[in-house]
Amino acid sequence: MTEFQFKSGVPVFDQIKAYFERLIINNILKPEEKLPAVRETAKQFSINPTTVQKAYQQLEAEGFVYSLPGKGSYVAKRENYLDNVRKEAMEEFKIQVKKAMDKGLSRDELIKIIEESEDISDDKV
Amino acid sequence: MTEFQFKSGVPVFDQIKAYFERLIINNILKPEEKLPAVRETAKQFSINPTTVQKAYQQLEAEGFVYSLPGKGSYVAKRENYLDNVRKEAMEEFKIQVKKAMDKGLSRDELIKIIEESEDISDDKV
DNA sequence: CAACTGTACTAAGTATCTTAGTACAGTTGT
DNA sequence: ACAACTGTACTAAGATACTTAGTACAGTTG
Repeated sequence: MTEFQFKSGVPVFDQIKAYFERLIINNILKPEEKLPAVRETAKQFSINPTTVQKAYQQLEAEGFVYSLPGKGSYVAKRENYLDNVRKEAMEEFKIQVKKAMDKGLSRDELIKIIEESEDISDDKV
Repeated sequence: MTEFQFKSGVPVFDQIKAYFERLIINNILKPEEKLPAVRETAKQFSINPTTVQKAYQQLEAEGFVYSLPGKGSYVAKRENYLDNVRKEAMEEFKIQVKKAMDKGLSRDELIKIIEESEDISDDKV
């Protein structure tokens, strides 16, 4: 089970958001599939429903899910977010490459790290 | 002139720290060279001396500078920090590669971004 | 109708960052 | 010796963001 770290500096709602984002992007949670209810996710991770609500609302704002009051939150169509995710990930990665090179790493070293990276983990979902 | 963003979410003292780190790592501020006084840096960026003090203390804790009370803060020898910087940058980069791949980018795409990245900027120091 | 759903709102607690001000001891140059 | 600089330490207060808690309402479901 994924655990959330309260002392990491990263807000819990951001961690919740990232958790579902990863499941959705990697098609583990498929389009039209229902997310756990706000109160249920809160119970599952022993956090406050308000915090989960914040995460869900941001997921909706970014096109990953759509929420139907009274029904639930559902995974959106992949077209709704996939392009944007890729675009933002590329921009972010450019920044990270610059940071790494600012710290003295060479292009070849960075490329080597990529080539040696593990495949996307299919750990316990 | 580099500007610091108070609304970026990144603490100002971290930005100050990163600012000097970059100058030191890229040998723009050379070993034994004196850093501006705490109060001077504070004035320069219109922030509080306490904030600068925090940044300087962390720079010292990580081996980038050494401080002599009454004299000033000076850039340390490159052996004191360079290996550690490279090691930490590599660990961080691995995490970023994983993040990018989690968002659907392929190894080839990431490598292409690296190959197309600009050289280390020598902008106004 | 009961139990669920998302949503909205207020209030309080906590943590961190930032500013402000004061103070002390060591150094430097006159 | 003196003034002006240096890093350092400390307290207090304000601002902001995150989190929790509790309540409430409207729509959906069986």
